[in-house]
Amino acid sequence: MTNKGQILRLLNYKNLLKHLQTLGFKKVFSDNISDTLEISSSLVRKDFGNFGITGNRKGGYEIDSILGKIDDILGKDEIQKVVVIGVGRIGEALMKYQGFMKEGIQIVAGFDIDPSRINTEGNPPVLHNDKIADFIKENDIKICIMTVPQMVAKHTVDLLSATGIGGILNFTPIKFQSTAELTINNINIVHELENLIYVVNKQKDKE
Amino acid sequence: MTNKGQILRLLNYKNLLKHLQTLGFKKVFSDNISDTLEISSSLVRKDFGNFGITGNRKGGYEIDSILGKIDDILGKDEIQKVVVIGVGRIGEALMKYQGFMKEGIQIVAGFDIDPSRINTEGNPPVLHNDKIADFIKENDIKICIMTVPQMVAKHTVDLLSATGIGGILNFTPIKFQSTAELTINNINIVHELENLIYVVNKQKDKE
DNA sequence: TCAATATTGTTAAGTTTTTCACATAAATTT
DNA sequence: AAATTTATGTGAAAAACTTAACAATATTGA
Repeated sequence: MTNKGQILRLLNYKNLLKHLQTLGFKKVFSDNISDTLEISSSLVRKDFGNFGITGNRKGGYEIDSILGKIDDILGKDEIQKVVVIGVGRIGEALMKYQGFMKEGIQIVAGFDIDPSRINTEGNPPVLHNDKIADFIKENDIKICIMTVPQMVAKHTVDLLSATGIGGILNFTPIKFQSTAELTINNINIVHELENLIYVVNKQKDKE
Repeated sequence: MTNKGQILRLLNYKNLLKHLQTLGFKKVFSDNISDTLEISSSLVRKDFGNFGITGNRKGGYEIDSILGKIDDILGKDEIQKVVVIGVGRIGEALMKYQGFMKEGIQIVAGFDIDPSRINTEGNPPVLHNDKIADFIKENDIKICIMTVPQMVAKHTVDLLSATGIGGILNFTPIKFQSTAELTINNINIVHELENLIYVVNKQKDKE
């Protein structure tokens, strides 16, 4: 079974290999990858093995071939359409973030309850919340980013769950559990910052 | 040794306990916590033990007391001053995000190279990049959030490193390694989304 | 007061993840 | 063409993390 760590490592391999590719490299060794990403070379080989990525003994791995395999694993054959629920500052920033496109992710719409934020002619458009269910069904949306205020997070998850959506990337500070039908991954920026503060303060204490 | 997972769990305990506190609860049992957070009760007790949080056999844990201890562990006695490097859409959204304050985190300034974004009278102010080093030293800043474009990420880390800052929360897609002097935690939103897409697609395949 | 009960604290067991170590195989050199 | 070198692929070992189990003990109720 693959776990979250393995997939995130695979994405790191992909980033590194694409970089090496632009530099003109054709081949890579597990040792090169392990040096840059600071993990052991045997973990790189084990990951590759688990994902069915093979190399040549003595010859290393062919970068083009691995990148193709990784895209196969990640299912990058079709563009992934994603919607943003809650177009506050963070939601708007993510809607307009340019980094998704080159990974085959397209933000196709935002939704908000505040009429002043609605802009049906925008690119992507911002529609009213009461269009969420229809839009998700009509456009076969499987993934959304949730950036609503904490107070309405629970209600929003219930609403989304009822639409049959498959995954929510949750930026609210409320931590939600996944179910068999709906995967919810939580990103808590405040916790990430608090964790960093803790580590830095501990480091200072040791000195 | 404490690791990242333990601290993030501690923050989750804190959130839950604060919620229970507002509901009027005085005591909590490890079972209550484990049910809500979907981890085993023995892990809760083990975490508490590791952090020196003790309860009463049969009586459970006193919420007020645990919350005090957690704040001690996290060093919440003084306000943490944080700066934002790179005031694009995401940087600006984080600068104005209201959720940091109640955790004792204050964004005291933003920095950018683009003159049109500079606003020395803002609250918090946005200053020019060439003031970063002086500001960090004069105000004893230990932590920053980095939301610059990918192209200047490496250069920015070098610049920050030279100021003697202790921690960077890095939102650029470049993954940086920590050193003994500088802790860098990486949040890659695109990877988080790609991982979610992978999981949801796999789930669908199984059906 | 004493027995019954419920929950912590902690050790042992179990599980997952990572690393080690080396046999195997391709490439290079002699 | 044989020997040597250098990576992969992988099974075993180690480390890290989580859960189970239960003894110790505080509380409740008879």
